[in-house]
Amino acid sequence: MSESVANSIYRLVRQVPTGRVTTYGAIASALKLPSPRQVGYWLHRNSRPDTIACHRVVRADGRLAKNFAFGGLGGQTNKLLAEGVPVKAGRVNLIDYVWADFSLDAKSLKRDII
DNA sequence: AGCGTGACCGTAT
DNA sequence: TATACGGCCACGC
Repeated sequence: MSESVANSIYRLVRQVPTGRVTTYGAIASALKLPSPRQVGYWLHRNSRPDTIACHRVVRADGRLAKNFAFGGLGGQTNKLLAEGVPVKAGRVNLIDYVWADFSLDAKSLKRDII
């Protein structure tokens, strides 16, 4: 089912280090998904924001999710600020804070399995 | 099967 | 920097 797609997405999101962010597009391309929209869809339906740091995923230009499902735009902003990621005018500086060094090998898959 | 919707993206103005 | 527009594709109705 497409649940496996969701788990793949969550697995990658859990690799993003504290204090860094990644983008919907980076996740989509890492998983070879046809469209980044799918990433947003599954993060929105994520029922475990406590174990999956979905707030570390931002748009390609650094802007945050307009309709962040857990506390709205402000909720995502606060979570990032708490981790030391500056947020100005609803966006982060990708040049300094983006991270996309995902590992897809079997070893990390086993470690990060949900 | 068609259609509207969306935690998107790139380009143009 | 900010809208606008078109393309994108999975989902739900």
